[in-house]
Amino acid sequence: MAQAPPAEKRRLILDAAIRVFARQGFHATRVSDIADEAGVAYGLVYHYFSSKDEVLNELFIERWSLLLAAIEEADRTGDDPREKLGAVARFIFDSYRHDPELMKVIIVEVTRAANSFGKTHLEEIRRAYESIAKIVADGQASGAFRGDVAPMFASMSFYGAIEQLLSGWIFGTIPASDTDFDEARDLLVTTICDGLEPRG
Amino acid sequence: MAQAPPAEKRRLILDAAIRVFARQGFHATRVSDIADEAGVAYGLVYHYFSSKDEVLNELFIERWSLLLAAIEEADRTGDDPREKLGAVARFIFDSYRHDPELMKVIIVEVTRAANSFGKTHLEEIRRAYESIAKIVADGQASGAFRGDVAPMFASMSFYGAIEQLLSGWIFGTIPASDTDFDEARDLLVTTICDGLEPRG
DNA sequence: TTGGGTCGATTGACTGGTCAATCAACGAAG
DNA sequence: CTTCGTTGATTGACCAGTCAATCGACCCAA
Repeated sequence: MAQAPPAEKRRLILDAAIRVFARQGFHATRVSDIADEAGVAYGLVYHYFSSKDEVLNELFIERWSLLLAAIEEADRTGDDPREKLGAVARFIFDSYRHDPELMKVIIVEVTRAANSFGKTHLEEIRRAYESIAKIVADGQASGAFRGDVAPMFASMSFYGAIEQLLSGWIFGTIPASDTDFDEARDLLVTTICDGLEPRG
Repeated sequence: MAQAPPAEKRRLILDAAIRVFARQGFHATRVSDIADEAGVAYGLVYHYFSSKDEVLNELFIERWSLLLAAIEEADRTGDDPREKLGAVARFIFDSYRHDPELMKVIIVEVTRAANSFGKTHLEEIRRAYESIAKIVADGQASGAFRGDVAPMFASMSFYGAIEQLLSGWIFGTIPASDTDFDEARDLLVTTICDGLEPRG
């Protein structure tokens, strides 16, 4: 077997894990499934990762840090809160479009698995909610949003709605088509933001 | 040992399972944990249920059928869609207030566990989304809601937002107090419905 | 009234299979 | 000949589900 640079094998394993986790779910996949999918010996997984959990950890952290960065970027560069929230939604929807399997794993096995895996990452997850809440709070301060909705509620409703829609596509509850896709995102952002506007 | 009517022991086991599932999560609880919590022998669990899965099944179906009934009741007796959606939200929030442990189990182990347990109940879960979507569609037909939002999107956003808020309380992401509670529900319904109103 | 027979409820030790993690050995490269 | 990536058989723990045995309520016949 060619002795590829270590980093490549590691990546190979991570990418294989994405596919297998997405297909079977974390609990139902054996470490040997990951190794087989990567075309690598069982033991090698343990050479690069200390446990099966750590593989998922790595995948989550890798992706979630991008989301956190994207939210802060949106906050920094956007003009009004509506535009900022739109950018956040766009990043999440695009993440799904770009790598649906990875997003499925993140959402199903971490973000929504608050009792098992999510527990470990509650802090990072909360950080995302809080960054979004900050966008809402600023919008309230500037008068763009009404002030009687707690920013954290608005944030979690916003994120929860997005995740629910993605879940709908992931599990076929909503039929998927590209047109639906961007349209749905715009409608979601529009609806929520309209709802957050000051009452006339 | 007093020979209580069979139904009571069965109930005892179900109630114990709620507590243990809520505390440790479904995967992490052994059948012996349920039996211990119920103060009953290991084997008795298998006398009343064919498997550990069936215990969770029973809990889910028991509760979800109430939700389905409540949504249809809200649709039948409500005047305008805003009131109907308010009634749906009230039922869900009240379910949580009345039995937080059961709701935690339903949400965490079934509704959001779309890869493991939710898979079995996808159909029942979807039925709830569709009933809510019908309320939205009727609202659009009557002119109370704007027509450019697909009812199913609105429904899933609405439900996703509610579930995310409940998850926030369940896992302490949002600090809980009774005042917050009813207020949050009203704000959620108001915000979403305002967002769904026709643009002026 | 008593003895014994039936049947469902109840018990918990045990089994079989699964799988995460270990580890001793191999081989390529320098 | 040392280092380190790589291999895969083996181990040890864990746990769902089984099953043979016991218990207690109730009935009926002597």
